[in-house]
Amino acid sequence: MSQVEDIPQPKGSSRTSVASSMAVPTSDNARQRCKIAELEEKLQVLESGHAVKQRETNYFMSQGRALRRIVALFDSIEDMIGENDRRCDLEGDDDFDTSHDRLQSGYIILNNTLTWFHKKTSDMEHGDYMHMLKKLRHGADSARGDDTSKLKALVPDWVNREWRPDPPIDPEDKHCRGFAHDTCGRLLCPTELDWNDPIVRAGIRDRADGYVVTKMSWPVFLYAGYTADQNNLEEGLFKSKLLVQAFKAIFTSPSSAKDVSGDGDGANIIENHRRATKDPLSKKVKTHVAQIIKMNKVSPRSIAYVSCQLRFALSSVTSWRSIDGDFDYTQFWYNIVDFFECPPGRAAQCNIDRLLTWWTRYITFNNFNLTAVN
DNA sequence: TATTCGTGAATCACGGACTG
DNA sequence: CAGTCCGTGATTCACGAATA
Repeated sequence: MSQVEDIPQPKGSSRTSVASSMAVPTSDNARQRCKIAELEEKLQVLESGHAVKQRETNYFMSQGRALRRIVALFDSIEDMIGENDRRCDLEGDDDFDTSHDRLQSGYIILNNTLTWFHKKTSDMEHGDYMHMLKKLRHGADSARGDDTSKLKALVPDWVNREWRPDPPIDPEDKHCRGFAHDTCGRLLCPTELDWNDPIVRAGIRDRADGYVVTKMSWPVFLYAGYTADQNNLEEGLFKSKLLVQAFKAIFTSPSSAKDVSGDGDGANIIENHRRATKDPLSKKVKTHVAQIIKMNKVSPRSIAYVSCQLRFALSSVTSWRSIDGDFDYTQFWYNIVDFFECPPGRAAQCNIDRLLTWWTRYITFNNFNLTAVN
């Protein structure tokens, strides 16, 4: 079982310390939810029988909903616990590579997200522990499914408004999407290839040598203005309007995604912020996902999650899986997380900070602001 | 060895309950 | 009223066991 007191920090890499994000100011709403959770636990001690089991089941499922979104889209809880246990057992100079660091960072974020996790799991019987993991996983997968189905209908709407493709993308059907559809293909196309070139289009569709689309290249839909500077591939990366719309649709409600009108342009950011904060007619809506899962920071992993969900929505794949043809979503998610968490040097770190600051300014919704964290 | 069958997990779509 | 959560049922898929 994992050790509560000392969560080892990642060693031997430049991965940004996630532990520094542990002390974050909580909203009133978040504090109230914590209090409710505490009271519920006390109730469980006083009561017994099926009702308690039922409530606990719902509690774990509800807690699990945050996991895929902000902890790890593909890594299992068991793997993260295993990595933490491994580090606790090892001493001295041990081998830590990027994938192990990523798992360990995930474990730390897991414990920041589910603050009860350490204590609860160390007291549990094996059967209850397995049951809890199962329910957490169930909650995690159902939230991911909800987000997938949400974007399945929303993304065609955004793309159809922006590009007015002929034929338009069917919000119900995914078979016509992916590289078969000109606009989806253009957005999914790796930046180093020119979708306007018919030879390139044919090559990608036939998966010919030199045109295989893998997780190794950043797709166009991630870039501001949907174009990349081949001499500076980081310019505009993770600043596309579609990405921000998807982020807002998932974390701050589908209606809030309509506010997005810019494309990485500074004036628009300010304009959006001004409108969001000063519009007296803006409706105060129900607590949204970011508040529910106590997410008060835009984190690299949430951006990676949205990037994967967005790519999936643009693709023709109908049910969730980690491989789409030659494209590996798991590695794609890893690449994005590593891009943010393992910047190669100080200059790269500064760029990441700037990028997250940009998200800070962009993701604003009524009286609730998401701030960026590194 | 190939096929069939049963089972459980994963996924999706849908609708009701609930909330602010 | 918009948005989220959650339960339910249908469907698909993978896998192992049984059978021809």
